[in-house]
Amino acid sequence: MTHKQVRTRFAPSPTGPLHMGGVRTALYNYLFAKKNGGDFLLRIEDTDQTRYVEGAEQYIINALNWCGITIDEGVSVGGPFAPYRQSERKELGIYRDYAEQLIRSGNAYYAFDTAEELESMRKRLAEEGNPAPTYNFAVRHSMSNSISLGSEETKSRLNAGTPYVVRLKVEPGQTILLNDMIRGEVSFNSDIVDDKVLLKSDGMPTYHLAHIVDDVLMEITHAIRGEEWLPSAPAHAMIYKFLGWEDRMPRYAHLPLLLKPEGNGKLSKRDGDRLGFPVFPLEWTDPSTGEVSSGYREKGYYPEAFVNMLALLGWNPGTEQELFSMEELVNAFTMEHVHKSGARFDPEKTRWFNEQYLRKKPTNEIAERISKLVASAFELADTDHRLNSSYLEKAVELLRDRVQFEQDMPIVGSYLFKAPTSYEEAVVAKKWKPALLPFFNDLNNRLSHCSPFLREPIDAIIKECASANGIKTGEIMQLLRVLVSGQGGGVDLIGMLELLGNEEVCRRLHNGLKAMPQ
RNA sequence: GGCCCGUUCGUCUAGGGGUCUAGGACAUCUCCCUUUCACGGAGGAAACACGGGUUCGAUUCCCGUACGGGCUACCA
Repeated sequence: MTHKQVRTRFAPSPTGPLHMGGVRTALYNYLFAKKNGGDFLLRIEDTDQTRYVEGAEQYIINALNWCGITIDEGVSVGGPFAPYRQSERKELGIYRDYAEQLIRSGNAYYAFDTAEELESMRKRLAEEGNPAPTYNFAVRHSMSNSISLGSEETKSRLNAGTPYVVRLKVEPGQTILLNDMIRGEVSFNSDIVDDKVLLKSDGMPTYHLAHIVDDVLMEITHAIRGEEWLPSAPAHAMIYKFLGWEDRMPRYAHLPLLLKPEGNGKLSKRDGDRLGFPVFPLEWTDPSTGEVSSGYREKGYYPEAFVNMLALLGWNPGTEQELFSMEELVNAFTMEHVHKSGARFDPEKTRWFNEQYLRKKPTNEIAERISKLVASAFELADTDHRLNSSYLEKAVELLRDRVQFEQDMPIVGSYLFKAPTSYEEAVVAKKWKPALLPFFNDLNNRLSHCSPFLREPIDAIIKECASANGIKTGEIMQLLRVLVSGQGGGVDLIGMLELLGNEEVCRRLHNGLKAMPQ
């Protein structure tokens, strides 16, 4: 018995930037495919021309790229089943062929109803107390379609060029069973399935027809999508059956949704930055309004951290491991461990993930990346010694456990690159006494002669100087810090002095002492 | 409203008839380390929605209720 090669697809609609829920769907598709030695495809479902957004498709590709989700086949890379863009496939007449096949077999029909007629039908039904006014078996006979009109009238309308749609003909009274990979068996009564539009009046297929045709033609084996599709799944099962494709139907998996951190509802694109965190992987500028939505990348998140966080939102490895590389995710991923219920997104934990990855990053890489940031933030010349890799690397070592993002380093450790211009008042008020001036002058003098200017000798000098002046180190350590850095807290004090070097330390000490109240 | 799906600490989750005195992580609190702030370490508080079954025994299985979510378009 030969197993079919596993093939999954991510099939977004280019109606704007991909939000993190979409990224997670792509990720799970990717992980599942890779775990099973299969392929991951990208198909663009651009069948709604009215919602097409310029740049959205490229954004999707860029986002997947940034996340390290590699596309084996599809838009941007091509493949044997091209084209992978539904608008282009429509030009080939692919969908119309199948819609017509369904009409011939009596499982679909032409409908000529106008938008106004549909609206008044729903209104009428609602007034009659119908809990779910839909176009279905109960109303199709009173609407304008090939069933109510008969073949003659239908033909003449078609010939006259009357706009029409093709609708699925759903027979009532049937039970449709679905075997979902995550939810197990789910059952529906066909009475509640409406006569869905399959082909729109502009000739484009709807999602319902298009995804099925393409999944079969592209030999997709597993359709992993969001839970919002579950209610239309019975209609999809019927289409497979009517097209004679029951044995080619992929297995479906309906993923739980990502919920807002607080309040109600699923996380949506509209949430944007309103909630204080990005919902998009990459920054996005709306082409029509110019409105900018922030992205995880621009906020300084590592893609590994973002992906790791997303993977664990709705899935777990069954072990207590939390940090996963993409490769480890692939190995550990199973659909059995995907949760059924929605997962509330937690921005705080996302930051924690980033922190974990920051800890593991090689120092020289970080130093290289923050170099430009430092240069511009402190207006340093290219030749400035503080931009030397050895200086930057030491700064990174001092700062790395204190920040969650690389770009916070120059902010949190500004005093490593710039002499203070003010001195934390609370500390000065509490600890400074003019009587300490002789001690600090002595210390400054001793430090100026300290060579090599390294941790041990610096430490020794401070202690010697304190005892020579009859002062306890506890009285002066924090003052020393404030005098040199301006702040009452910060990186390891001796490490900071060592990095700054004795010239700089002595200069800062000198200026600091002048600024102290007499 | 109707249909479908779901419900373990505040959050993400482990566990799925007895091993549960319900485990981990984030957040939170306390202490230690650190003459600072973090990091780190130790510890604490914190959950099986409720009601009925089934069973010798239910957090685990079934039913109902409540609550949450999704869908209810010529959008995906």
